[in-house]
Amino acid sequence: MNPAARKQLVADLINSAKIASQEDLVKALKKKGVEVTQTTASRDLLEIGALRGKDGSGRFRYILGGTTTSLSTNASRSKNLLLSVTASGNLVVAKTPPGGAQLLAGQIDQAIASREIASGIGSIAGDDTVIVVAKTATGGALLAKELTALLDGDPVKSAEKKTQKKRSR
Amino acid sequence: MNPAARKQLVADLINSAKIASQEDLVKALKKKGVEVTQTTASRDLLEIGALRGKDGSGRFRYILGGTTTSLSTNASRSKNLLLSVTASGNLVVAKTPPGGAQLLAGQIDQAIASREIASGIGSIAGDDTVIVVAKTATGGALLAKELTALLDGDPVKSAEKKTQKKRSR
DNA sequence: CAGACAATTGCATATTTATTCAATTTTTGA
DNA sequence: TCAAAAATTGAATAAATATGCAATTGTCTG
Repeated sequence: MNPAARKQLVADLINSAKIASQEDLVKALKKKGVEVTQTTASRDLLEIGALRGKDGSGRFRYILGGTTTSLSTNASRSKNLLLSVTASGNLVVAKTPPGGAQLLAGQIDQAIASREIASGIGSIAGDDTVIVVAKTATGGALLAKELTALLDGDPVKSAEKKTQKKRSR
Repeated sequence: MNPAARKQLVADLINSAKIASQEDLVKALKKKGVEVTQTTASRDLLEIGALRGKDGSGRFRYILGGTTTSLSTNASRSKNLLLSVTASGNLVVAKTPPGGAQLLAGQIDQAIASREIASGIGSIAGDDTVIVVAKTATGGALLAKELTALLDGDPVKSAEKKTQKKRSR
């Protein structure tokens, strides 16, 4: 059985059966004819976004969050603070390594204040994502160019045709 | 500090700060002047119904399945990590239970990176609100559909209407 | 007040989960 | 097709979390 199908099965098992531990999951999978170790069970659970906690009866349960995504793992990551820049309409989405967004947003805001970046009006940061707002309704693309030119030599990625890097932890 | 107040503080810390482990929590509590061991941290987390999993950035996070008052079935609540999806222009606003936005945003970012969601370019999270940016200036509605398609049959209201207010904490 | 009982907590440790490493298989690109 | 790169996996182990137990403190009752 291939990994994607197995993960789907893991998701189904979590939703239907009472899976309290990874050993439970290994056994449940075995009943379905799928033999893996706890190692793989752990990875599958993390990769489908499973959560663990106690239910109302005080027993441990795995549950699924809102989405079930298949994902790939590790890839080399830029050491740069600015991983990618993508424009859409009046917005630019800039990605950073985890935890880098606040720092990047500060730099962007400073550049806006000093008019080094002329087509932006402000930014807001999450954890690894910064959204920058352009002056005009269609100013995202220009703003993306300004940002890229200022912050690094990395190529701007257009929203229509981007090559996004996978993230690792 | 009495146990009930401490648990409330734990819940607040989980929602506001980045608590990846119980040791993190112990340190965060210490900064607030509350000294406990990992043992108590573990018990507090279980008793307020906290869930642990990886967010899209691959980092561990504790989140609350719902309000912190009692121990009910966390499972049913966490299925509803994505409460609603609404589009406007090139944006989608997704709502989650309090404290769930970071986790959902991570999962959305994973789905974008893996091309499972094709029309989005990034997301940013507050506490119970995620804003997702679409590729095109009018792509919000399509993106909303893609996002809801990832839900397992949950009823979702996607109303592209006139004005909407944005809010995050 | 004394004693019984419940609640709370930490230590030590059991249990469970995640990660490192190496081996192997699969995929990719020339 | 072949070599190189990436993905997948398990064994061993590290890391993190949960729990049994005893100590302590607080509460109640007579």
